Amino acid sequence: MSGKHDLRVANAIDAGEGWHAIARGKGIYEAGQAGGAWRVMLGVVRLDRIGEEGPEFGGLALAGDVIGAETLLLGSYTFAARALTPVMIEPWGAVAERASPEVLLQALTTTEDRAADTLALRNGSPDRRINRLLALMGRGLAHGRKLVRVALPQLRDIAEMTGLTVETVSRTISRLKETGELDVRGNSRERQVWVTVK
Amino acid sequence: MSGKHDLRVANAIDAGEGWHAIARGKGIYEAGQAGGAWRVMLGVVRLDRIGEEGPEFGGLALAGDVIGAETLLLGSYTFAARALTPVMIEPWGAVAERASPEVLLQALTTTEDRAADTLALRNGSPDRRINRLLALMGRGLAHGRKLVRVALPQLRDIAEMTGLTVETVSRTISRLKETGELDVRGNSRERQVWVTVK
DNA sequence: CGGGGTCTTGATCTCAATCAACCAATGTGG
DNA sequence: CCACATTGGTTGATTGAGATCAAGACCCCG
Repeated sequence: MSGKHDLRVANAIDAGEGWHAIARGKGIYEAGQAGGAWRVMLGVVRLDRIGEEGPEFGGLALAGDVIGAETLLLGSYTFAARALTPVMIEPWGAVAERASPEVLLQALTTTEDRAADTLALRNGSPDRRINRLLALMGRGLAHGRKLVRVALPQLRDIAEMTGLTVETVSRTISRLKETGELDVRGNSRERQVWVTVK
Repeated sequence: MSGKHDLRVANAIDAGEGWHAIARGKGIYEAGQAGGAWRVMLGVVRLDRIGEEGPEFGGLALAGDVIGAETLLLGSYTFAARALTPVMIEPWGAVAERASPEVLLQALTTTEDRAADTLALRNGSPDRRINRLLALMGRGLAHGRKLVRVALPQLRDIAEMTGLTVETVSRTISRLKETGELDVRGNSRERQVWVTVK
């Protein structure tokens, strides 16, 4: 089934039915590349735009969000996409009915909302920023309301999203871990955090 | 003509043909309010979302951008909108043809792009942030490429958008003015800056 | 007039950036 | 399989840029 799609997606592992799994830290597509739109089914995707001095953080996409919609208009991506956690995506927008006004309006609305969420990650103390990021990532996973295990992104990514340095992020997480505010598990390569979602 | 529209817009001055002029600093609509979508024809609009502790900055809209599109789906606004500079808006999306997939995709694409622009306002030194903000505001006005006169928002607004304090913004602008990097004109109530757009 | 809002400027302080090591885990090549 | 480089994370010491606190100027409006 998946063979029907033009798979320009790097690092993707075909999981049948057109789904693709991308490992934490791997790129999904690059800016300027030709390709189509995707819906994020699981995990968190980081979007980067080419700024004056190299790529700069330009947005986040959570489970349920659509990425690469600009290709339906332009044919190629304006952002680069990377998986911050293990990610699953499926093609989107290929089917004509999906490009209905209602669906597009829905995508537009969640995009605006997500943009505000992302902006809020750069407000307040390091504690607040990191807690908000984790809460946000948790929302993308929680189907019911409860306790969710969130894969911790690389410190470098957390730093760039929150507008802090890696050192500050490291120190903050260490402190939150000590005070019991955060329950971090796993070895340094693959860490997870328990987050309460409301 | 404009009487046909349901005018829930506060502080709006009917300018004929459904256009509305809003003065610098005035609110356009509030979150939760019923209403429709608008296209910004002139000026810069600040969008705010209700956060955990009061309203927080959630995005920017420049000339050409669509605001309040969520109402086409939800019926009411999720953001509040305020004019940072003198603004003109016209109703959008009421006409069925305007909700075509192409137009919605266009709106979606520019929204994502604008979100990245807004995010970038919180990167780098105060100088860089303020210069980027002014450049961004200039882009919304420049039809050809040239020198553009931009109305300076209130310091409080600049501060909240860039993630700085009013004092830092005041000092930074004063310094840029001294070094000749910025040409600020007008009295304190209504100041303008000359910005080069590329 | 008085009062509230915006802007400006000064003095001080604090917290995150910076600079610098170091460690652990992983990967690489002979 | 071992030496070595690389990458990601941690921790410490120091510093400085921007936050904070405070006061005054200015303007507009009632």
